[in-house]
Amino acid sequence: MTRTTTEPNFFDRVYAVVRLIPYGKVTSYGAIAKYLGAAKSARMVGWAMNAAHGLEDVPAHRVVNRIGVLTGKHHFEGTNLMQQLLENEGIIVIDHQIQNFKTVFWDPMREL
DNA sequence: AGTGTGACACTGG
DNA sequence: TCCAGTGCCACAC
Repeated sequence: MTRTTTEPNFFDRVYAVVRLIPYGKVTSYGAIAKYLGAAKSARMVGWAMNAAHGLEDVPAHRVVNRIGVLTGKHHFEGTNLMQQLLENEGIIVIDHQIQNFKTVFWDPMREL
């Protein structure tokens, strides 16, 4: 890997993990960041999602913060689009807050 | 080359 | 227990 400066290796890793999120499950930015070895860069994961926002293979709606709040829903097209997608997968979301978050939480570190 | 920013996470009061 | 402030790394300008 020549690791060219214009090659978002880190972002690509994020997309890979998000893409692995099973149906009806969600994860947190910190979990992904930690899995990538940069737990302190959880914010960077969010930024990566910002770029992934235009990619269909990256279900960003399955990624929320550690408390299970759809913080990034504001970045989606609609206002309740993210919530609709999650509810469509069987995840209950009330007021941007995922119910039974721990139940639907998918830890890449544990699963992978 | 340096500065600013960001969809978070953690600690302290 | 809850609220607020700080730290952090990587990308974009």
